[in-house]
Amino acid sequence: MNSNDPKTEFLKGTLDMLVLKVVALGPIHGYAISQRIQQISRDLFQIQQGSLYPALHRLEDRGWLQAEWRNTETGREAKFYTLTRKGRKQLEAEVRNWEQISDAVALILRTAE
Amino acid sequence: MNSNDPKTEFLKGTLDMLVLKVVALGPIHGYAISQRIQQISRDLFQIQQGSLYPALHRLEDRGWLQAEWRNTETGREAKFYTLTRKGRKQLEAEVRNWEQISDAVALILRTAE
DNA sequence: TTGCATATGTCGAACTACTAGGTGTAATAT
DNA sequence: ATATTACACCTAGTAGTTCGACATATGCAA
Repeated sequence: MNSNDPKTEFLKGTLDMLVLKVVALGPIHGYAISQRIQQISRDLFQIQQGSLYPALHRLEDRGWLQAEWRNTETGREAKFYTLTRKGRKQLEAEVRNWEQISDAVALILRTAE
Repeated sequence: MNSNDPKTEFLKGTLDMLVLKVVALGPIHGYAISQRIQQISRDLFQIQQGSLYPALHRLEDRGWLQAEWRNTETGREAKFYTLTRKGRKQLEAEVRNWEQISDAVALILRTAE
């Protein structure tokens, strides 16, 4: 997320959910996570490395992700992340939350008077 | 927004937009803004005073809100805020942003594989 | 051999929201 | 009469997140 880009001002707090969601699609390494998020979001979200890696360590510390060094298809070493059971529950909770929140925001934005 | 409440984890960055939106409905003082947000959001958002007043000063410093001391209906002194022209533009920009962001988040959350 | 894409990481700065405290007035309950 | 609650404003310090900038190292293509 590029701070020069006003489009990312709202992302605070959603990064963890997005990362958990992408990891939930299957084991994946950090660098690929940011590419995947960028791709799916049609270039709207560009996760900076200074945000990504701290986030991954945070999620691992909380027991939501599990890391393992493996080789990529191109023969490089990379840290592959998988979702733990706790991580899956956390993701579900965050998604429910997001939906409530975005509904409530929509309510306020639609208020006319 | 109560930090103990996981429901508010996503709110970072949206407070300013919500405040601008509520002020856009008509001149209103700070205390009433938080009540209004709580009411419209059906108690989901509860803005703490330690978040509200710094936010109002921030928005005023940026020229998006204008403050004026007036009396409330009950005869008390209160600081009424109105949206400036800059503030209206800012609100429009933030709403467009929010919509893009929430669409992109929805895209990612709906990704199955 | 120079540079780019891949891949991981840290550090310090900036910003935001919260808790916890504070002031003072008016209305209501005891 | 007095205590408490609701109204209405405010700040200081703290914790957490994200960012830009930087650092490292490998593989591949021009």
